Amino acid sequence: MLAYHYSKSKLTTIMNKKKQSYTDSIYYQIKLASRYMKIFATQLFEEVKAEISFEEFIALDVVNDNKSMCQRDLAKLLMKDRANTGRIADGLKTKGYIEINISLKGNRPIKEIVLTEKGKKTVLSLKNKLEPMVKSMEKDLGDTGMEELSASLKKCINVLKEQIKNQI
Amino acid sequence: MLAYHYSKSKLTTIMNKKKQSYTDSIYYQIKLASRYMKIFATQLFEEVKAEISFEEFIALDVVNDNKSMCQRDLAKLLMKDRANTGRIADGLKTKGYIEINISLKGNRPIKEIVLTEKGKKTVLSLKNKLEPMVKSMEKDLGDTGMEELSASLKKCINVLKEQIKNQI
DNA sequence: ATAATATTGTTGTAAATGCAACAAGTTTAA
DNA sequence: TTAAACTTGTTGCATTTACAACAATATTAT
Repeated sequence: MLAYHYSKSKLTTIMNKKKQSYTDSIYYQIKLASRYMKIFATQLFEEVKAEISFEEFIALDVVNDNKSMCQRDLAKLLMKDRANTGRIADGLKTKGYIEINISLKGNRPIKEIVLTEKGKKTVLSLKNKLEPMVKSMEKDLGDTGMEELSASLKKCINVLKEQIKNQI
Repeated sequence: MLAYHYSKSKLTTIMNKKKQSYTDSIYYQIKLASRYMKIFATQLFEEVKAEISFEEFIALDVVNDNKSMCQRDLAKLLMKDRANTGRIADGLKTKGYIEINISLKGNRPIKEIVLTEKGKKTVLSLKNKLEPMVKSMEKDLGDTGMEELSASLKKCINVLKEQIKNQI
């Protein structure tokens, strides 16, 4: 009888005395999803005998999609530090997927990264290999499901972004 | 006029000739959220001068929540390999947060991990420090939002799990 | 003007991580 | 019973990653 004074969600809160454990948390699920996606892509790249790693592919794709990228901008998008981004760029240059041109951003000299023809071809071809997985996930979640997931993740990201210092 | 023969989603597909780039993808958002959570927790642990790292805390929390864990079981939940899980366990034992008891699982001898009092106290205290972030995320997403996010992530995870080989 | 700060990239180093090989035992299948 | 396969944990090594320090230049503030 007394229960009627409480909303359903408040009741659940009261009853949930046991604190939620890590493996039940959203963080765990996000990390698991992230990990599985990486494992999936890595294994797919092995199967199709891709000449570059998944991480290298991501770098190429980001460069392909953004005009006039310097290493620091790339680092931000790749979520890596400048040191390792530079190393990835060196590797891709050596293998002929990108060119590095000394250019200007404002007045500052930067190393502008540009895809070669080989780089463009490779990124397109590998993107097609990943397509079935993207499609099957879209199919499972539906259009609205994808948008809701994206919106929820954005909220998580924003809550966190405000509270961390993350300079690259 | 011809357009009426197509459903809305089919039309969008036809019109979206430009392939979605990595930084717009769900994978990117998941990875970003995962990264920010880790950075947040790591920085929080530094601020409160926690004696253990975030990864060590997770290990303690998982052990605390599961009865009779061997290293391999722990590895599966931590998403690490056995080698590194063993190393983490060694560190936690040396620092007095866990005890390692030789025990049996079926007939097999295992190293059962058990929290010490110090371990229990530490995990509880750090959990309380993380609580405000959990609450603020729950507040931002709402009860239903949290459940929807969880459900969506589960779908992603299941789609991927079927397609990867991931033995630990 | 000049000092402090910021941007851009590099190098070195330590830590984290994954992988493969190994050892010792158990289970399963032929 | 015996061989093959699996479980559990360890060791060693290569790769990835983060972080700090540095150099060179540009911007900002005093």
